[in-house]
Amino acid sequence: MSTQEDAPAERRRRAPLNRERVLSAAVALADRDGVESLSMRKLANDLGVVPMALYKHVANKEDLLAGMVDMVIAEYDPPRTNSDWKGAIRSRILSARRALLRHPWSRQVVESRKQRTPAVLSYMDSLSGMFMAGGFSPDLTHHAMHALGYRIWGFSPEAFEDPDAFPIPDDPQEQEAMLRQVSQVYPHIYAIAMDASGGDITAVGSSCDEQYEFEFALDLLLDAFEQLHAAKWTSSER
Amino acid sequence: MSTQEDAPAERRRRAPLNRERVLSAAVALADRDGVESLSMRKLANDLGVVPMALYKHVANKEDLLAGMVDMVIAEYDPPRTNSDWKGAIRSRILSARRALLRHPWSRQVVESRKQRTPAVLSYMDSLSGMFMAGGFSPDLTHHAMHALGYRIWGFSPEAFEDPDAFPIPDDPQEQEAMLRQVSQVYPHIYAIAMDASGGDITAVGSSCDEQYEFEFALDLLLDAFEQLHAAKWTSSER
DNA sequence: GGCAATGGTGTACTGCGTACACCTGACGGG
DNA sequence: CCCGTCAGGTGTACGCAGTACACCATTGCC
Repeated sequence: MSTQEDAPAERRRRAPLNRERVLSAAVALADRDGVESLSMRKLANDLGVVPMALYKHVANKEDLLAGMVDMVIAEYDPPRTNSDWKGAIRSRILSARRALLRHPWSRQVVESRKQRTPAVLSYMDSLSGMFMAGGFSPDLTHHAMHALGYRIWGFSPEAFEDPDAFPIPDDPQEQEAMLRQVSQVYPHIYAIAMDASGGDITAVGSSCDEQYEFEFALDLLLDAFEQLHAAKWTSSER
Repeated sequence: MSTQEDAPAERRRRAPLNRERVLSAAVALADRDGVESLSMRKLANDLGVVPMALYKHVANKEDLLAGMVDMVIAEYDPPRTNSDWKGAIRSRILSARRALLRHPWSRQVVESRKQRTPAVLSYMDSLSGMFMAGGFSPDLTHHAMHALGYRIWGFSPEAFEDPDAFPIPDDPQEQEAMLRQVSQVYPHIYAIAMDASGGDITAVGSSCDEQYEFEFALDLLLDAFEQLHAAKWTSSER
């Protein structure tokens, strides 16, 4: 967002595109409209350019998406070095989460990516290094990284997040009928929802504090790793 | 795969389609060719029918995919009732994993689904019920379910799974050069890979035992839940 | 001043999901 | 037996994707 304020009038000879400007525009577009409406054509349009021009700077859409993920990774805070492994890893991952929340689309892009870019590998290497700096064996580090999974990218790996899974009708009578039905068909989910919302029916939909859930699971895992490390765990079979 | 062996000759008056046959054909197609090449047109073609005919049986492609997930869920073993909560949950989830491995595409479909179908809710309800039958509070059950995340569907939530992340050249000289480079740029990943493969360079690519990783993380979580339960944990903030 | 490289253009192709109007053949009531 | 209904299959068409390929314009170097 620097040198493109000349937009409508006399925009001949605008600064030439480059990979970075393409990626930034893509990130901006996805931030604004969501990744599902990011197309090469729309992106080109945003840049005042014809679609095929983009292909001089990115190999294809896959490459574009990979580059966008790299831009998000570039926003992560650098690792803290002045603390124990657990605090350092925890705060690095929470920083990844903050970046992810600034770019909500990145979750689904990370999920769909297959190729590891250097930036991705770098981050994974750095995180592994933080475990090892805490005295973890390569073996335990390896399994810890796998166990964290998507969580190293700052999101909880959960399916079916539609907030309208249980649409709450306005009419109180329908509401009650719906609840009675749910309580019969999905009694345990009902119990959880009631418990989580403190019985306030209208709050059921939004009763999950995602940040709390994330930190809960993260800390659970880090604590478990700590115990295994203290117990000098090694993977049994070999 | 029952009543469609009449294919080329005189196929007038084939048995009419129904939702189930459409879904089965879709599952078969995805098993065969992968979900990325599942299109309404190809599916219709497999069924000897024109694309628009499918829309008499599924609302749209989203609905088709949701139905396919339901078919996979239908393959899960029923819950074991004759064991402790941990064993029962463990074996139910491993059964989900077996179904998932039979239908490798379902992983990415589950990841992309937003709407919870009744079958999905049912499974989640049943799993929650197994925790509660083990004496878990709704509160702890809730957080345990979130912490498990995608793992309840039988897969490890990990990004960037491309097996060719580090293509191993055939030429031993290039191989060594590549390894030296990796060891410098990603020293910790290098250490892990070496450790996991026991130093056998050519085995580095395939050195992750996914099933072991899955069970490792699953057991880690279940054990952690058990400890929290024993300690009468409740979510602090409320 | 000519020439190669760099980067933007225009046109076109294939494949997708699906809207909409239409046809067809089976069935049930008069 | 005829006729209306209707479930289910058809045909055509639209808009939107990603991107191959041939082309042109600008620039900087010899």
